[in-house]
Amino acid sequence: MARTDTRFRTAYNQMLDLLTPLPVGEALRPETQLSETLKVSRTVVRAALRRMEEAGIVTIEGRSKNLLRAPMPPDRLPERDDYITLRELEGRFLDWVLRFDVPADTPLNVAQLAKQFSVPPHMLQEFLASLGQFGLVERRARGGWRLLGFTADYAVELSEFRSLLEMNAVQNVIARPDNDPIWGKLATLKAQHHSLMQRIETDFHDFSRLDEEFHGTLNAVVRNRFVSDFQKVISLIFHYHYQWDKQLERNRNEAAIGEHLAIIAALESRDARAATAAARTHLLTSKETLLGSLRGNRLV
Amino acid sequence: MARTDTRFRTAYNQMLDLLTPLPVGEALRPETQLSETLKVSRTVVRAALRRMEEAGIVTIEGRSKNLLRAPMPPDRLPERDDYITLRELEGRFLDWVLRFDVPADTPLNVAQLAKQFSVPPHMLQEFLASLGQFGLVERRARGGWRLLGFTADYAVELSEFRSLLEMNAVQNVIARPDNDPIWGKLATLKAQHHSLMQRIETDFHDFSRLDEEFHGTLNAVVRNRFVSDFQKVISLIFHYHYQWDKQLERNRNEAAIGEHLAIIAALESRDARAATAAARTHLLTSKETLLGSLRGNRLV
DNA sequence: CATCAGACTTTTATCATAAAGAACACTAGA
DNA sequence: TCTAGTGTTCTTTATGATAAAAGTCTGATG
Repeated sequence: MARTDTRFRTAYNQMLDLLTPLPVGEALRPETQLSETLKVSRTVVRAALRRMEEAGIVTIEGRSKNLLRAPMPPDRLPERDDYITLRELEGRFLDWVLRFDVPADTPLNVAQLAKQFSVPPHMLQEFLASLGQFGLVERRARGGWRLLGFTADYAVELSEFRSLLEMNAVQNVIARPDNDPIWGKLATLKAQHHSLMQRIETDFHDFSRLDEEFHGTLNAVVRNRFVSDFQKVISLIFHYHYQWDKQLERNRNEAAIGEHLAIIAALESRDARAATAAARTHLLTSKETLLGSLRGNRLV
Repeated sequence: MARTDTRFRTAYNQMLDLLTPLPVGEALRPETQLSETLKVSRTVVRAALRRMEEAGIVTIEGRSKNLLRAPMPPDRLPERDDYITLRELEGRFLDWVLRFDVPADTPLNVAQLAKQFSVPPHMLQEFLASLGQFGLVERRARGGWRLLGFTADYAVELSEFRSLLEMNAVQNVIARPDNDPIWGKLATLKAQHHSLMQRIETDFHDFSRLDEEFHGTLNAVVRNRFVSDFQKVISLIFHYHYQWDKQLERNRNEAAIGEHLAIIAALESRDARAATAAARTHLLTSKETLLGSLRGNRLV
């Protein structure tokens, strides 16, 4: 068949909501305005209006459309469970790959995966194509896809690439003038780290978010779309790993907070050598953590 | 409808070629072996064999297949012009964007572009998805794609990212032991540069390839899939620009050769400071060239 | 004469389906 | 009996047809 009419159904029901507060007999707004508020094309608005006329909810005569009766709950069209978005798919897919430790070189079955993640197959296709650039997945010779897998090699190379980007960011921060907003942000981060350190016994889970913010802030000084694109992937993958390596999480997080504070202190004293050294230490720890969690998971 | 039978037709004709040298009455090789040599599945081989039986070229009885008569030219099935590959599409698309200077924010029409590049629409879709990661293209809110365009900003950020990767590569090379293969490769490159410098008057076009090899060799010492992936994109884009900024090409290439040689010399003397300085100079020149060619093209 | 609806064109997303691939079971011949 | 090859069946992918949605143009109307 063809396109689903999900958009039509959603628009129809939303339009019913728009009509509900109006008194019977009231004139509706023109098609163009309706299409603008509903964020759909006029074609959809027109289709919905005609359907409402059939249902006896509105009268249409030339350019005057009037409410005939108040919309009732049974007038609503059933909306099927909509497909998930690309962002959700991203999360679910990484979750699947990382959590279930899908082995490298697994052939991927587009139709089956599409069902599993409840997306149309072509959407999965598109998603896999976009993953190709991260080297997680590859096109097979005679059609289909192959998962290259999140191997130890991959983790090492990802970590090293991350180091490259982040060492550069640190050097960038050092070179910033004293009135740059970055210094204010770093001060805030420092306070947040100290605060979390105080309540580490209970709130060590909050570190994941703080970690992302810390690295995000550092990398944001490098205004470069390629850097920030990669930063996204990196935080995604590191984030997913943190989720399930729960053992030792408290101690590890406490150590990481210390390392973060060391970097901030070195940056604030404008000591390039100390800052790069501290960053290098922290990134090495991160890499070991990632590798460790990989090995740990493999045993489960 | 469904899949094209291109694969079947190609296999059929290839099989005819295999049969041509055989004497009439000769037994054919088993299906499994044929499918292996033709690089298609057994299903295709079987379909082709049956078609040949219908055409009176072979006899099939159980597991003995024999040549009934020599294949003739009219036996061949017409093969329609096959679609181009993904690599070609990549080239053609970049060519289109860069050469015709398609403005930023242009909505891309998948069906039309697919026709233009003679690929099936879904292949273009997949290609665009893969481009998305490079920030060249973006999905629109209500379906479709938008070209973000190769703007000056983009060029600057790409150049800076390139510098980041390449400065790292240079530092890596310096740290290599004396028996590392990189030194041999650099010596070869040095000789090639000197050789091209001698015949620069006539062969300055050869520089493009040498440039790619030089930067490729440098970056290859960093064994990292993310670095090499990006290297591919970078060289692709720089390469495409070089193609049409023909003015001053000879002089520019001569200067670039000099810069390359300076980098090699500094590397060979293990002088980290000089090497990074030389690399920085060269990358700045490259960036200016890229920006200049952007501006130049915009005026055409 | 600005605004809006009607009609029509273009473009995208989805699906059915033929082609290709893969697996299994069976059979002839060594 | 065992092996290599074939017959058969079931999966899976790539592609064209097509309905839905978006976009565009034109004439009508207050």
